[in-house]
Amino acid sequence: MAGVSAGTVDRILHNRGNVSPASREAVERVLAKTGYKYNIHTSAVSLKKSYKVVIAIPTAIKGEYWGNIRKGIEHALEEYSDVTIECEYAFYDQFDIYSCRNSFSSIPEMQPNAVIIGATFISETQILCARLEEKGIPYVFVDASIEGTHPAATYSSDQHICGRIIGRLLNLFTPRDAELAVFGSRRIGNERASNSLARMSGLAEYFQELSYRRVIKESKIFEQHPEESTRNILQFLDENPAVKGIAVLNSRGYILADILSSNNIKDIKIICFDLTENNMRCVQNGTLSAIICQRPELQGFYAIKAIIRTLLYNLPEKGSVHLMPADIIIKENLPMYKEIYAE
Amino acid sequence: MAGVSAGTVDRILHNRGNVSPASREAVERVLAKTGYKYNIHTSAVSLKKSYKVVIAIPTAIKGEYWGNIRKGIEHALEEYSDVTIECEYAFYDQFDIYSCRNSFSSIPEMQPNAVIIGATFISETQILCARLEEKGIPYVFVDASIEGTHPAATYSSDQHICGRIIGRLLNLFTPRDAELAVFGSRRIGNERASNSLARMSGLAEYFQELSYRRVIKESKIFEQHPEESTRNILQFLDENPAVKGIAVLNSRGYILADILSSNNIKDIKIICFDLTENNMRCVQNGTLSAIICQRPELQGFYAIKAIIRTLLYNLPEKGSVHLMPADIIIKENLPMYKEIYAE
DNA sequence: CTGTTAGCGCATTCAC
DNA sequence: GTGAATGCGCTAACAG
Repeated sequence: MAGVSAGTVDRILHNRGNVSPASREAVERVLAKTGYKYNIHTSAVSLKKSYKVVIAIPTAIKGEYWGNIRKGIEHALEEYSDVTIECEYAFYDQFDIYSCRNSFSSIPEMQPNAVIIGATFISETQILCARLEEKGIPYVFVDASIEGTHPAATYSSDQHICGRIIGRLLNLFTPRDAELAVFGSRRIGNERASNSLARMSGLAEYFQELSYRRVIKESKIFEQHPEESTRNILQFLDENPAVKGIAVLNSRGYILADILSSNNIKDIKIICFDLTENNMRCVQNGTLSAIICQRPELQGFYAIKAIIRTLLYNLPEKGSVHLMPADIIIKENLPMYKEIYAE
Repeated sequence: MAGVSAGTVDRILHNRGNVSPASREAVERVLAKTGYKYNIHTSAVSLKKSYKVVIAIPTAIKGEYWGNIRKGIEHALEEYSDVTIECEYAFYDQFDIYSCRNSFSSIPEMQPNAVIIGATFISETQILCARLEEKGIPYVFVDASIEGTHPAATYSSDQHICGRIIGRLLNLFTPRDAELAVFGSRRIGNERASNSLARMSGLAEYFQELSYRRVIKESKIFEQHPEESTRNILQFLDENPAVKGIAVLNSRGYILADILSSNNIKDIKIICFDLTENNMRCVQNGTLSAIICQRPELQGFYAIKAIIRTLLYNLPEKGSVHLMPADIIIKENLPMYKEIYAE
């Protein structure tokens, strides 16, 4: 130690004032020279403070997208178990804006030290964020970011590029003269599915840049009415026999895959999103050609890590957006990802 | 605390005897009931012992496969910097068994607390492992495991399955009637390239299982003599104009890609291994269709983690083999992986 | 503004 | 066989 004593150094590290410029400079010089590295764990031990983190995300169903985000969160809590974090989940129905409004409105009253937000509805999220900022509560986004907010960090994927990926794969997987189709999900009410939109724009962009034309049809899956939906889909395929590749812009590829296989329709390549249990089954049995996965576990894991950093270091994160890689999963590498994600 | 005192508990946790069965049982009961969780970091702080780890791998060139393993190792050392680990690299030329023998022979004398081994030559590795076991020095494999050894853990990829992946992609990327080619590397001397062999067998297996036949030609890249090699390759392509897809079973796909693009040959899809800088460049400019990547960084990272576990917990790892996922990288998702791996 | 003190979970040493 | 004492890096609270 060159100059002053422990307490002072601590004050400087956490810049909580009451330090003379002289000592500050002296200490900072030594810090830089010795390459001082802060130790989160012993710090946590000493603090022995417990933090409350509210996780505001769509209902986390095991084996589905948000369930995997949750898995990552839980994994991180275990890895950093010296930091005492008490998690409280505030789930909402991602298809119901009222459920979201309801859930979000109660969050500031829960007195959290930090919040993880899985945003679906823009304005609801903006309102929540404004309230959190008022109270000085830091928050982190997973899955998507929302404009007009100031998160400590964001962990998401570039949906536009994911759309391009699906475009390229579909193009590679099918002969040039085959037609293609894009399926979204029909939803109740004036739902905006921003992820699907971004994916669609990426896909469209990819095909526009090709030197040749591809015929691309559009249709929808209507989950709420399976029988009707199945009839529509079969009719669609009947009317478009040249369609040999289908992009499903959400995690519902397995629905299409199951319909095709139970109607003995082969030779149509289907690609969709998210490593859910149903999709894994279909990749395994060959009815789904590929899945694009955006590492939900890693997003959850990193979100907790970022929160620990903001809560322990006083310095706030720079609010940067961290993009997850989009993994391409086919039958052969599926078991490897399964294992990793199960860990 | 139910019954005894701190010192005794410690003796039990690290089972170093001098404990009465009575106290042992009492403590163990409490441990189980309270779900006691050992804290590596505070333990490390208290120990304040420094460990020496020797890393015995092929020369780690920045931006290439072993360079990325090294990056993962360094990343882990930073993440776990409360454990004082002093690393010493013992590089060898993976194409030269004498260099390996030479390097390996000096390792036991370096008095390491643990060793990370990137194995290429079977018998040399077996000899080294036997010596380490004699001295009770734990070791961890990255990239590949070697039979007849007893590593604390192994982090590698399933090369056979990687071969199948390349098979499927090539099959998907090219029309059925197109011919395919497989390229290995010609090497000096009686080199065995076990990775290439396993990949080849996986690829062959994949095509055998298809319901239709694919014509698959074989050839080699001869790195040591680029001009001759280029001539051979061009001649090969000239003689086999129906070849529309090429699998390169190692990281040298860029060599082929560069030859093709500088000779204005298009419409041939090339797939190879490893996210090296040259390969990334070719994927970016479209001359390489896909890369299979086996997360060398993660292997290095996990290897250090495993070593920390073995050195701090007294209980040895179970020697299990941890398989890395095989990432499929194309132009669109390349930047995402680049960023992740740069971190 | 600054130094001192006590204590977090853990491990070793040394009496008893 | 066991407990008490000491110290690791860190922080908060308090005394000056």
